[in-house]
Amino acid sequence: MLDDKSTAGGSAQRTSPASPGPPAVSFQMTPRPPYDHALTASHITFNRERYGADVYREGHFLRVLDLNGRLALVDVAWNGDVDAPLLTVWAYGSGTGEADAPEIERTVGWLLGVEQDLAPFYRLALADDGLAPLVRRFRGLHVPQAASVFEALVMAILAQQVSSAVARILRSALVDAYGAPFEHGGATYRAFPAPAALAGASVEDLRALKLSARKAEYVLDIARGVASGALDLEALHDRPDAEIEEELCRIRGVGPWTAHWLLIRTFDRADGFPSGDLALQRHVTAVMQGKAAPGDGVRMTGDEALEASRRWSPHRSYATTYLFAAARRVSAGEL
DNA sequence: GGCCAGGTTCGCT
DNA sequence: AGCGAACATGGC
Repeated sequence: MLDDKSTAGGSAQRTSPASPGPPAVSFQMTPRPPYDHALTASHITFNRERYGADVYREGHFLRVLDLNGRLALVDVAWNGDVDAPLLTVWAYGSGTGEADAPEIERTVGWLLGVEQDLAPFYRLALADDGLAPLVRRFRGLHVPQAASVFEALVMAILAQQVSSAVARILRSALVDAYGAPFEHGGATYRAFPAPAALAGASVEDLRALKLSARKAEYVLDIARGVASGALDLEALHDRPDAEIEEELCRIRGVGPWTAHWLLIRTFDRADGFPSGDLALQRHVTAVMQGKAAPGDGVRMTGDEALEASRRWSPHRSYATTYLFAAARRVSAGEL
């Protein structure tokens, strides 16, 4: 199993695939600049080599995709140029071929947010005393997107209320226990668990992974709903922000915090702001005071954070992402 | 050992 | 409507 304790490599880049053996498919793609692959991919993995189903190692982002039931491992590397970015994608998997290239390109592009235009946000942020240092430090960070609404919902529920350390343990345990394995180059990668795979589990099974009975019930309800077809989460992509939030909150276990996070990290919406997030409340407080890191527990209320965030509208998803990017570096002792 | 963590639901006034 | 409790676990 891959080591998930070491931190991801920073600037080391390689131009050859990270995995041995001939790929079934290989092609290149050009993100909208500025694009920093190291910042964007390591944001997905929380600055670790592995987080759940995502791997970022030595400049390569690796992920198992589900191509209509067939598993494929994709490996995405970067030319290292923020202003003229070029990504090379290799894909492995039996049954994978050139015909899959368009779908793989679309999915990889979505996961890494390569088409996002950061310019409008940067214009606003550079004129903002609180955000200006962050957009300079993290220039080229795009907002990663979840592979599916289902995956994002399950991951969010596991992170509700608990510390980031606990969330990481729960998320990794779930992927290891229910994600389909993909062997390659002597390592085991895992897809995110399919709804049907989780639907067959019991509350006791998930409690054994250290989920509370409540979290287990929420996850199983959603997995069974999606697996049976009664719950069509992916159809929400076409709806306006307010309707997405409303529909998500009807699901047991989903409240405003979860819905707002999904707008940012799953639906690629520009102006999401999870004002109920305790950590975000601390970071906004710190930024307002001109500090790089939150003080000892000082935090404004959710309503105060929401009011303060209005100056960043309509780009609050980006503001939120950059605040958390900075916060994670601070907690890692890098700033 | 106690308290809090990147919330939400449920049962009370 | 608004408020407090319960939820499971890891880290300080």
